[in-house]
Amino acid sequence: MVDARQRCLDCLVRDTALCASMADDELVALSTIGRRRIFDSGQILSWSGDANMLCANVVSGALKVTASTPDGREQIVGLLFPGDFVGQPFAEETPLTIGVLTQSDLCIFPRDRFERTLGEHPKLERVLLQRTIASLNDARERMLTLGRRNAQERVAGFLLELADRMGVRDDKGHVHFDIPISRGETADFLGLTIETVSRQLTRLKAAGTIALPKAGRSIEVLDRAALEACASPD
Amino acid sequence: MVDARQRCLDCLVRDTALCASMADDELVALSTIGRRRIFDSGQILSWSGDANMLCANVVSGALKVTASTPDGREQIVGLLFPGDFVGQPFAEETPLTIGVLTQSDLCIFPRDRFERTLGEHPKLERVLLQRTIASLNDARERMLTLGRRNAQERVAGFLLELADRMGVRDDKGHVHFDIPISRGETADFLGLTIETVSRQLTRLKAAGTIALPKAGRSIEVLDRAALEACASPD
DNA sequence: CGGGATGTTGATGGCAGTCAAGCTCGGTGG
DNA sequence: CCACCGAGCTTGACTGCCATCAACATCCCG
Repeated sequence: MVDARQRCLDCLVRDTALCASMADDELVALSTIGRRRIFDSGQILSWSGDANMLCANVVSGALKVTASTPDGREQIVGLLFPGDFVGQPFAEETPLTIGVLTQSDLCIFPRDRFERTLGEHPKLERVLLQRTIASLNDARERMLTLGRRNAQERVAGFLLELADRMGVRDDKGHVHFDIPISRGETADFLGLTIETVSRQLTRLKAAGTIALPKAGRSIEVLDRAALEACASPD
Repeated sequence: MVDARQRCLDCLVRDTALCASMADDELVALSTIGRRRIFDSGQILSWSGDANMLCANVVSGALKVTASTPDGREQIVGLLFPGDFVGQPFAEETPLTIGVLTQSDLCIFPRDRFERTLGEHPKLERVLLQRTIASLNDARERMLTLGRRNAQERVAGFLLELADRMGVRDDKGHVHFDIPISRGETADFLGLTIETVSRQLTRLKAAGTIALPKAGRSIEVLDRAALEACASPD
């Protein structure tokens, strides 16, 4: 038990996951029900419609939450990174499919026990509520993109988000980053096709707005102002 | 004070709004901070970016939550009906615009006092969390529509939702209802244009799937199976 | 090196947006 | 009572964006 608690204190996401809402001595409540487990890229954590058994914190890696039509069209409705919460408390079925994008380390809680812990720790429930509200705002912002923005705006906006979230500045002041998902996944995220995403990227490259150093996923932002103009032409 | 509590007990949405989570004798907490107010069609409750002062329950009427681009394109990201909760606890700014579709009666709480009440009534906070999760699921389902479905599927799916939510069956077994929003609002909801929505409706009418009794907003579903086939062609 | 996965580029077509005209209906006032 | 008006809706003609289909390039691992 002491070991479990210590493992939590040393956890990579101790201060960014839901656990951040709990004092060191409260952590026992979560640490005793949490189990760490590694999932490989490509695995499906749970299918839409499955019995809903698990909740979890992402410790490392990346996951996607997808909705899809019966005939196989797919829309990525959320991406999950370290510190994010996975799962649906209070639902008997998982409404969405959760897939693993890159090998991920999850801290898993059985749903029923997680719900009980939620009831016993108001601060935990409060933080979950705030995160859920944030996810809702995020989803609604993306509804605007999916319903009303054209391909250029979608791709440019996507690059700006990534630049802000995970970009690093080089010695010339240019921001560099890697797109963390494949072209196909990017297309599913933006509601476009692979080809359209690709064309928009080469278009931005041709305009001198970005560079694609290693071809593929790495991006260098050469002219942020131009990129912003593409993302929301006033 | 007693009057306020009695007013709550008599409230139209006593059993459907957040208040349903509270016992009669707890209601005082909300009834003392709630103020009823009527808003007229077309009014804007709060603009995106405004200081976020209010939370409320919808007692009657209908509201829309919209996101929009700087150049004026608009996407309706949520519709609110009696019993629904309006507003964003814990945010200093309202991220979205809330507009009044038809004259509405709201039970308004100052945000700070509502948040305090939330902390003092775990059951209330629990229900708000569950509703927020439901809204998130709803938003994600609509992201699939906006990103991946064509005009026919969007319109047919929209009609099916309305039929289930507010349709009444006539003596011939056909479901009737009125579309509660204008063509323009329907278009903003579905991520289409007015013309496209109109064309899809006449198309469904020509196919004998629906009838448009009074021209305009009233709908009669003649062939539900056909409508379902349009909504998700397998 | 070879082969499969991933990404790019090109040619073409269709769906939905745009622009414009006409229709319907309720309301208003002469 | 009817003519008029305007908002909301429909219909038509046309355009353009993005999806589709197909070929090719590139990367990555054995």
